[in-house]
Amino acid sequence: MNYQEFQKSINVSKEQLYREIYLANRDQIQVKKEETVIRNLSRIFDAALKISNEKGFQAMSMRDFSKETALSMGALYSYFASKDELLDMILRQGRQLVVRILNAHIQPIEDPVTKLEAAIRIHIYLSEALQPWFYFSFMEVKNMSPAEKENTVAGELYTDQIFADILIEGQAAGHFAARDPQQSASGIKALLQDWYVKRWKHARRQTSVDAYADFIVDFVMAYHRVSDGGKVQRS
Amino acid sequence: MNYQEFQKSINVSKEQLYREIYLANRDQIQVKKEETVIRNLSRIFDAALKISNEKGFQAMSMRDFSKETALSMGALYSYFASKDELLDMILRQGRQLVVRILNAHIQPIEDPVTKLEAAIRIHIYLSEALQPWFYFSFMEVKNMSPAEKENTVAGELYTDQIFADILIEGQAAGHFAARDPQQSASGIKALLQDWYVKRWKHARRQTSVDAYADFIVDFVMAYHRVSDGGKVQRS
DNA sequence: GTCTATATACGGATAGAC
DNA sequence: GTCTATCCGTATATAGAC
Repeated sequence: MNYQEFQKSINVSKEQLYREIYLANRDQIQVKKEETVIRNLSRIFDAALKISNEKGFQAMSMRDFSKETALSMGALYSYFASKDELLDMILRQGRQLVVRILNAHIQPIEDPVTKLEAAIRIHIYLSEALQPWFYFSFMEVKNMSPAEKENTVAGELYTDQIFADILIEGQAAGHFAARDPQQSASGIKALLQDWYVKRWKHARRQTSVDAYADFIVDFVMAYHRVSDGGKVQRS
Repeated sequence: MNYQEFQKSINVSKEQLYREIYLANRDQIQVKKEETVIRNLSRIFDAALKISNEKGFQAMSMRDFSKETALSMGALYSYFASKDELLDMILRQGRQLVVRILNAHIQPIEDPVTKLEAAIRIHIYLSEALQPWFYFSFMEVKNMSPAEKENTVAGELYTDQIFADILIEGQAAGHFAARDPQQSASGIKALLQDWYVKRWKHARRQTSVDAYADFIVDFVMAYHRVSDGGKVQRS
């Protein structure tokens, strides 16, 4: 799979996504006309991610936010009870979407080697498609409520475990060399996160998302190859 | 080298470090008694890093800060002109120290393979010794003045280049396999950064700094081994 | 549903006493 | 050198008109 194919496969219409958010937060949202809610939620989420990724969620004032969404401060507060509630909403919805897409693509695969490569690619492609959200959820940990902080940590450990489980299975079947699976998984995650955290660096080098995925797959596979014919040699 | 040895080798006394900071910022600092300056600068830097790493520099109020340093707000402002100046001071001093130690340890080494391993270890050990500063400089990019942001980016590219140069030299001498050196360097950096960015995860798994360094060295070396006898096998 | 106007609190920074 | 008291801008959030 490459990025273009991945994009097609997750082609959930934006409208569909925001309808789900509306239904999930029906109690918080005072506005009742569904069409209006969907249009405005879309503006609200996009604006919040845009401004936060430029200057941080905490540094985003409601006045900035009001300007970017083209909604008055009064109107905004009929979609969420407080700025902190908005933060929670963004995190919750993103996490849900990420888990759903990850599982849909990875779980069906049987062969551990194919599965490891797929998991790496899907994670990179997903973080490309939802880059603003991934970056946001990485950088805003400090501003989260204790409950949301826990959820974010749990999410991180959950995806670590996806990789660890694939490695364990592959080692048992003799396809991967014996390595500490948790440690490997954590290293893989570090490499994946670099794609959306250090975006400016990859853009500067004009690395495409597919080229980056190829690189990480090679890098990771080299460490898990079963036998080891070569060695680095000291002079 | 292990972490304990490294610690001894950089045993610059704290007092010596703060004396340098005082001399470098003599114009900004209104207080003239050197002993007082050193004592208070030490409090100021420690407190700023501590609070910022908990809740972010921008969320740290001068009142919080005053309490943590046990200095009044009035007193604080005789050590820096504004909160933003304080940010700049912290970044400048840390960068200077980091570059000095990195070069001192890495430049003398000749053999590329030994040098690559040393560069990895030194970087990890250094980020362990100065963990609060590394984390700060990573997370506070958004709050930096344009000039400091540029310096931070330059610092990142500078250390990338250290690794790239080692790889280029090693490839030319036939000790490393042919890989894109810039790409490799960037991947190595991602793995190194994980040590101080995801500290909670490594602490939870009780990974020691030496164990982490061993792991990264193995991981990176596997990718740069000259010949490749083994393969992962798909079932 | 959305707006404008405003209540209220808290931010950084400084003046002047000691 | 350090402190307390205070200035003044800006923050979030809401009330009430339309």
